[in-house]
Amino acid sequence: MRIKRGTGKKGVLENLVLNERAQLVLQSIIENYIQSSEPIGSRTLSKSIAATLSPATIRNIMSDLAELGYLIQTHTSAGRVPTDKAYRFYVNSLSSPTSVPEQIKQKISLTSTEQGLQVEGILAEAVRLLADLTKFACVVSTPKASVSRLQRIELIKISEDRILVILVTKAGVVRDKIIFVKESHSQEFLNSVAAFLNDEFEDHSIQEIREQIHQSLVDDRNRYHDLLAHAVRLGKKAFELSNPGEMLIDGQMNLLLYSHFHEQSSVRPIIDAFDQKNAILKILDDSMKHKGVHIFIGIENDSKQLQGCSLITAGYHNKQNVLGSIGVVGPTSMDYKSIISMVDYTAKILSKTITEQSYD
Amino acid sequence: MRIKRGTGKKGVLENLVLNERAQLVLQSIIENYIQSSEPIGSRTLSKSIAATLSPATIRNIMSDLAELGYLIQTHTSAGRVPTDKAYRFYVNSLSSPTSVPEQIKQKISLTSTEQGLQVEGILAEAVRLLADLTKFACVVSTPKASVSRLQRIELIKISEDRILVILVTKAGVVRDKIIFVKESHSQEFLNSVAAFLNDEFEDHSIQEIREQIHQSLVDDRNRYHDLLAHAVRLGKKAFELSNPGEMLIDGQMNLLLYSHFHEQSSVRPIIDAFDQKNAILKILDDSMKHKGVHIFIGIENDSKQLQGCSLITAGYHNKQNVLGSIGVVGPTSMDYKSIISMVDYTAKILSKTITEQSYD
DNA sequence: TATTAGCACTACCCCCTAATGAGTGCTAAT
DNA sequence: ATTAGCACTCATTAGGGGGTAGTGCTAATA
Repeated sequence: MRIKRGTGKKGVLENLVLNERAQLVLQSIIENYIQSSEPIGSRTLSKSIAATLSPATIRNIMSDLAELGYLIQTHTSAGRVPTDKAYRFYVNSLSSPTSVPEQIKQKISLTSTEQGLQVEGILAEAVRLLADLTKFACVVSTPKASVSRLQRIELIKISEDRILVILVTKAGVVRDKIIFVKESHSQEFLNSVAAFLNDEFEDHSIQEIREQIHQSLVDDRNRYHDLLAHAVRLGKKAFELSNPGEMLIDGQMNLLLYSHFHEQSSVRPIIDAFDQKNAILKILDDSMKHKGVHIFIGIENDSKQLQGCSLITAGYHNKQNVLGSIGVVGPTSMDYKSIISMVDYTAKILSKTITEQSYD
Repeated sequence: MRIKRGTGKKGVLENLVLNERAQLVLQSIIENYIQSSEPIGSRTLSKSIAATLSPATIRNIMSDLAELGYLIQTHTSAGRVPTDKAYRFYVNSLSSPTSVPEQIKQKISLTSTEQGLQVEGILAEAVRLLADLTKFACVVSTPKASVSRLQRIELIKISEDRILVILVTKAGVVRDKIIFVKESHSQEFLNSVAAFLNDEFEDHSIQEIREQIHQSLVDDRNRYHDLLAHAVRLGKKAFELSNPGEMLIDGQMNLLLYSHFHEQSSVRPIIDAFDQKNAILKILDDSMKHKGVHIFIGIENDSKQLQGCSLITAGYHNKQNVLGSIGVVGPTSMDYKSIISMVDYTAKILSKTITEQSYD
């Protein structure tokens, strides 16, 4: 036990403060491992980085770090591999300027605005960009309808019992779905209903609208006003939760290429992760709640399937609201330093682009 | 040269008709190879299938088939592997009932209709279904706007210089895009323009509309009618080619799993294929032009990148038009018999679902 | 004449072994 | 407190032999 000088042999494990040298060694191991994906031995480390220390000393330090749970050995006479705990330490210790190299910054740009693309198009471009940059699989959650404010609603009759509802939000999202009705309405009537709903609810958040319509249903004053009653009834259906939240994925192909370089085992967890789209979506959702970049390393994930990989996410927003988040799903041994800065920067550019694109 | 009896030694290679026995052997080799992905030798073949023939005889036949370009050897003392030409022969010789097993038929069903999903949702479900069935990567092209007929157009003002155009086609596709205008229009004015366009063009194909608008622009009678002139000018922008044709992809993850079983080399061509989305899209596009299942085997593909894999595609349609096609991208050694039938059947179900969903 | 048996030959694959090398822990010397 | 040295472990690699599945050719056979 060499971690804390002047400490008795007992109770050291509880003291999680690493001395400076131990931190340096741990950091070196992690960075080496991230690059090589191979267990790091004391000899290599002594040569490559901390040349001031002899292999034996490093061995001692490594032994301590292993005992503290920062390192493990795949087998007796192999080098050490960082644990999730080590990555967490590493990430936390990163001084957070996380600047993106200028040459990469220039690659990060979204051209969609010029083409009059909708939000989904911008998101698709952003997630593709991030995938190209990071060479991992990337995800982005589409804006939640409920927080976004109504720009316009259209009702289009497509058959006697079906109406196409088109919802446009201020965030620039166009959603459409079909609702089924028992009685047939003329297109003119639907136009009036839509006009009424637009007058009444423009600029309200979808969530608000739902609540107000719910109240109106309880309130029986409307019962005698035909248009109003229908508007409320159709509106209820129209504003009902349409999609349970979706996400776009890109760069899965990167995993294939990645698996050619590294042994397949390290890709497997990521494949499994994508079988659990809901779990990923949940993480994206949760990470919207707080600002900045969020990092979920292996074991830290609630979902069992995600415990073999790490996620780096960051929210994107328009002028008013956080709309969703964009992120990377990769192996726990990813290059956190650069990936974090890329996710951060991409999210910022995405926010900027979407803000410009927003309808207000 | 034992292919054609009674033929002189010269000129046999030009005679591409295989005798019955050679056909049988070739077929057996192909089917074996599709299953095992390993070179097939005369001995194995003699045991497994054509038990009436001795290995030596089979060797002679194989030698002929190799000379005719149906088989190749990876190295001197290895078994034979079918060439693309062999697969083409095999596919052509398949008697075409291609019935899908009843138990698989039951899996092939699309539930989207009940949920009031739009066409894109149905397509997404179909391509996912096909990917699950075939265990390969699958693609589907979205309906081309131009062939489809207009159900309704909406113009929504979102800022002084931007208008959101929403196009609904009879096929059930909702497309939206933003157009930029120099002069500001009020929403009321846009409504009138939209109403005019709807009156004028409902039920016309987008292509037709484009042409008529183009004529109107040349025709100068409109010049003095303000609404008309604006309608034509806005309409021109609104109906302009919006998206260059898109496609949905699913099942890329299957390739990862696939690469765990087979050696990686056979997956590589498929990865490369997906770098060439345009080439795939072109094939999907071309294959819309004729009915039925289309098969593109390796070398037959124009695009170099696609020459390492095979595509099986089939068009889907609504009551009036072929809208797009759905297909599988896989290794040239795929199980054509079952994949073809699955693609065929899925396309039919997809057509049925979309027809029911169409707005007329 | 077509088919088959037999034979010599080839090349991959699998298994075993030995050597190598990178790693460890421990102990004693600095 | 650090380091040099040593014995030990274990994965990886290279080499060699035997087995196997394949080929082509030729001669015998039906």
